[in-house]
Amino acid sequence: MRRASILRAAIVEFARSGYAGTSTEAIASRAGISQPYIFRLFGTKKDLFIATYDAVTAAIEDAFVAAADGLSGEDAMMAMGLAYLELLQDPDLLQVQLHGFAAAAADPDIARACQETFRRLWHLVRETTGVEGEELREFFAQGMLCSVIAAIDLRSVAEPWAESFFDDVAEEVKREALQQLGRGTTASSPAPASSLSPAS
Amino acid sequence: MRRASILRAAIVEFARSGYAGTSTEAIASRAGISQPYIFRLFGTKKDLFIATYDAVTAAIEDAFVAAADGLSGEDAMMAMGLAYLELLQDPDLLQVQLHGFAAAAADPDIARACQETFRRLWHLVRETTGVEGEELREFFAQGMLCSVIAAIDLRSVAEPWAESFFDDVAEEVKREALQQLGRGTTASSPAPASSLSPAS
DNA sequence: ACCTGTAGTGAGTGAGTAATCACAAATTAG
DNA sequence: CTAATTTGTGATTACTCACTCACTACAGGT
Repeated sequence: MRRASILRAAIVEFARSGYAGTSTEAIASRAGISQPYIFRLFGTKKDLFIATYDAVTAAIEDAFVAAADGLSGEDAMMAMGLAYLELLQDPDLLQVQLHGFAAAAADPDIARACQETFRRLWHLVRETTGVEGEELREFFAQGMLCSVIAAIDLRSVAEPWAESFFDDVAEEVKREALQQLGRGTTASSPAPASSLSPAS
Repeated sequence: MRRASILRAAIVEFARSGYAGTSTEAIASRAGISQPYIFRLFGTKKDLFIATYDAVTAAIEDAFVAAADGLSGEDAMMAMGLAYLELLQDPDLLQVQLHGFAAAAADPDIARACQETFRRLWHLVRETTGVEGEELREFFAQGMLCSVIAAIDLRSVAEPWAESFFDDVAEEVKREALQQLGRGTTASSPAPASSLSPAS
C-alpha cells in the first residue's frame, strides 16, 4: 500500500526535521513517489503529520502491549520499561513523538493528537500494571527524559557525568527488570538491548 | 540594548513555533526593528536561535540558583522543584528548551548547545543539593514531563485522568516542599504558584 | 566643514515550498 | 472492446523566507 510506504518515509523525515522543518518533497522522494501524490492521499501537510504521529502512537502502544503480554503488576511495568529502551534503539518513533509535543504549542489540532497519545498510553499502562498515581507518573517521566537524552545525543558526550547519566537509566531499568521477572518473558521481545542508542 | 530586546522577542516566537517554524520577520516585527538588523547583530538564524537558547538556559539557571539560595540537600531540591513549577507559569522558557531538544536531532550545533544545558544544570543541581544518581535523574525526568505536559496543554483536557495527572505533579511537589522547608525560603520567590499553566 | 564610525533600514534576490490542476497510464467493470 | 474508475505525475502557481546590499541618519572628533 502506497499510504503505508508514505507513512514510513514520513516517520523518518519528520523524526529528523520536525513538522515545519520537513518538506513534503523530502518525504515523497524518500517514499519513491511524486510530491503531489501525498496531497492526493493525505490532503494537507498537517493531516499527513497527524496521520504519521498517530501511526507512531499505535506502534508504541503495540510495543508496550507485546512486551507486557501475559504479565501484570510490577512485572508488566518492568517489561514496559524494557520495551521503551528497545524503542530507543531505533529512535525515529520517539523522535516523531517529541516533535509532536513541541509542535503542539503552535497548533491545537496537533495538541489534541498529543493529548490523545497520553490518554491512551496512560490508560494502557495503568490497566496492564494496576499501578497508579506517583509511580505511574514516574514511568512517563523517565520515558520523556530518555527521549530527550536520545534526541540531543547525550551518548556522544564522552564525559563522566553524561555517561553515568544514561548508563544509569539503561542499566538500572534492565537490572531491576531482569531481577523482577526472574524468568523469560512470554512476550516476543528477545531483549538484546545493551544501550540507549543504535550506532556511534 | 537592541540585542536584548531581540532576544526577548525571539524567546516568545521560538517558543510558539520552534526553530524551523519561526520567521525572522516575525521576531523582528515583535521586537519593533527591521528584519535585516537581526542579521546584522546575529549573523544567521541559527546563531540567533542558539543565542536565544543560551539566554533561556541562563534564565533557568538563575531561577534555580535564586530558589536554592541559602539552602542545601533535600531543602534545596524541593526549592528547585518549586522553581520549576514557577517557570511553568510563563512557559516560554521551557518551551524554547523543548524546541531546542527537538531541533537537536537535525543539527549538531543545536545538539551541542542542548548538551551544554544538561551539563550545566546537572552540575548545578548536583552541587547545590548533594544529591546523586537515581534521585538526581528523577528530578530532571519530572522536569521533562512537566515541560511536555505544558506544551501539549494537558491542562485544557477536562477529564479525570488528565486532571489527576498534573494536579499530582504540582500539588505533590508543593506539599512536600512546604513541609520540608517548614519556613520561608530566603530566596526571592514568593511562590504563589497554584497551577501548571498561566491562563486557559 | 569634513571625515569616520555606528545604528538602522528599504528594496530586492534567489531559492524553496505547500498546494492545484490538467492530464496520462493502468486497472477494473460491463 | 469500451467505458469508467483508480492510480499517479509534470508543470505551474502563489507565496514565504533567509539573507544581501546599497543606502540614510546621526553621532563625535578634528
